[in-house]
Amino acid sequence: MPLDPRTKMVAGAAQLIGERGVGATSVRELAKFTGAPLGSTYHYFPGGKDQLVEEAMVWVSRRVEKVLARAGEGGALAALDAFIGNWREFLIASDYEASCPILAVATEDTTTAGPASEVFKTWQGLLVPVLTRDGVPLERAERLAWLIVSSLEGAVVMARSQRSPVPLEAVAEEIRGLIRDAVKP
Amino acid sequence: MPLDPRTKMVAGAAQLIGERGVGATSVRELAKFTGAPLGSTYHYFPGGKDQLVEEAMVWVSRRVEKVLARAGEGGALAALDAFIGNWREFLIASDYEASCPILAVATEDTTTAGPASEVFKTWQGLLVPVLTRDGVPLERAERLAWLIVSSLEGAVVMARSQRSPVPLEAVAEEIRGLIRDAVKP
DNA sequence: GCTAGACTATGACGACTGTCATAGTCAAGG
DNA sequence: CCTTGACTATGACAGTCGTCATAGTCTAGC
Repeated sequence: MPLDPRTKMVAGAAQLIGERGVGATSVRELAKFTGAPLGSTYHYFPGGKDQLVEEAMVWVSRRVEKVLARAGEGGALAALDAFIGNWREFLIASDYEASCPILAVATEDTTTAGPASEVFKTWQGLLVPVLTRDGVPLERAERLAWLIVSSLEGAVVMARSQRSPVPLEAVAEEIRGLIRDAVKP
Repeated sequence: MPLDPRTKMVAGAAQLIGERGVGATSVRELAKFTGAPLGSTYHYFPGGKDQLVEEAMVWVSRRVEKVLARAGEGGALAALDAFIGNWREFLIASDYEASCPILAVATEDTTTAGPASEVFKTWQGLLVPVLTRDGVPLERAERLAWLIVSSLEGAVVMARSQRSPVPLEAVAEEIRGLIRDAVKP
């Protein structure tokens, strides 16, 4: 299904931000990239670039939340694998040229850094009940959830930086083992 | 010891890049920030902004490498604690307003992204022998080293983003346990 | 067919960017 | 004293940025 021009711009913003960061993503380039006229930008997004960035983050976050919620029903390991798979596909699809747009926003000090921080907290918060439901004590679940989000966000940067799946797969395997041990006994 | 103006600019660049990213760090601001005249920038750094960014990365990397090399003699857990401590102090010193400058460079798509990737590989490569020396099989050591670098780089972003030590300490504790188990038996 | 509203096209604005040239200051060495 | 070289001060350059105003086009509903 072909996206309407508006969401095409939102998706394009997410992609470009993941590839070059928000500061290096200009609305002119984004317009050209998505085949939309520059003038349309401020028609669709009267809030300007900030609104565009924020919507791009929401767009990415919703995707991940959906993946997490769906796989979470299958238990902690399933949720973890889905989370890992999400980033693996993400990296492959961009040929290791993009990292997480949320992380890009969070790294640069923009007015949209607040929302970025909420996205991370949301992801971590979604993982906690999945872990406790599998028998992990709450306090440990909180920690493990931060570890999962942190290590995978970090691993995506490493993998992109090395232009190789190795760092991501290394992190994936180790985290998988850790969660397995935390869940089983 | 008061730093000479040149290294003051390098250190200042590292700080500003960690706080706002390289794109949002202008040489004018950097000059003002370090009390140096704008004209001096291209006297000290004829390679322009790129050279400045690269030297800032080297400066940060050298520090971490020193910490890692020194603590590495005390074994894997000591090296890990030193690595963690490095980032904890880093966050506290900036009042949770800075994240790793190397990661900032790596996420933006600049001409200096290559060196950034080497820094990460260097850190990972330094951890591997420390782990094997403590009895961890090479293949696993490679993976664990990536996990340590990835998770801590990620945790620094999380902690800064949440403006709280919680994510970093959570990751630190879990990784510590994992390394302990990998080393002992 | 005509009108209202959604969208496009174009071009401008002020502010900022990296970069550099030029002229000035100043301390060390002969 | 006077010259040389390191450093500073100032200001300009071409380009890009986000933003927006204005005018034009197109399409749905009457």
